[in-house]
Amino acid sequence: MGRTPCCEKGHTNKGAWAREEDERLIAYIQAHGEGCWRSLPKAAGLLRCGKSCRLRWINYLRPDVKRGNFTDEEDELIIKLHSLLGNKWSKIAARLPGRTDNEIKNHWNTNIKRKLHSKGIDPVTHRPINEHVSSTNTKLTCTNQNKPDGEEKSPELNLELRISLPSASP
DNA sequence: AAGTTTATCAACCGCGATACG
DNA sequence: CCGTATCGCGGTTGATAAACT
Repeated sequence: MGRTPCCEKGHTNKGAWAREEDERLIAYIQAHGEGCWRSLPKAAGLLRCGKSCRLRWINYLRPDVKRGNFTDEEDELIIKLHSLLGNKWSKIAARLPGRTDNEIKNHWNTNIKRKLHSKGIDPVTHRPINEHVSSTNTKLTCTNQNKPDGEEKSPELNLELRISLPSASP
């Protein structure tokens, strides 16, 4: 028997957060800091499971979360990083200050995917949808997508990865 | 003006990795 | 060392707003 259960079944709210719940969560974290999501809801007087509190805080309530439209630069960076990392949203989010993985994921699925499609690019492989289009292009992107750890990319992308992934061996 | 479709955002669910007893 | 709780992530769904017919 390791630990106590994550959330008491039957006592938790679900669905959209009420303003009062938000305020309680913010107040609690401001007073005690993040961490120990399991015990947080009880301590903060919330009828939510810790998982839900964590998500709400990270995606919405955190003071440094930037809301609003993505800039073209951000779009491009997301596309680049996605071509290197795949659906590693948390890694991508780490390179975009103020953006959350959930937000980026949503943005990708709603906007960027379509944008790439309209350019004739497969958003999964980052290769032209029409396979006969250009064999030279496919060569490059092809190597990229098979090696998510960032070897043999264009120098520009390599640079970005080096900067972004210093924690590879802590 | 009403009904229908599409787009967007917030939240949940399940799983794998990790930490703890 | 093993079993289980917890955390964090990624995929998916649901609710609502906006656009269209």
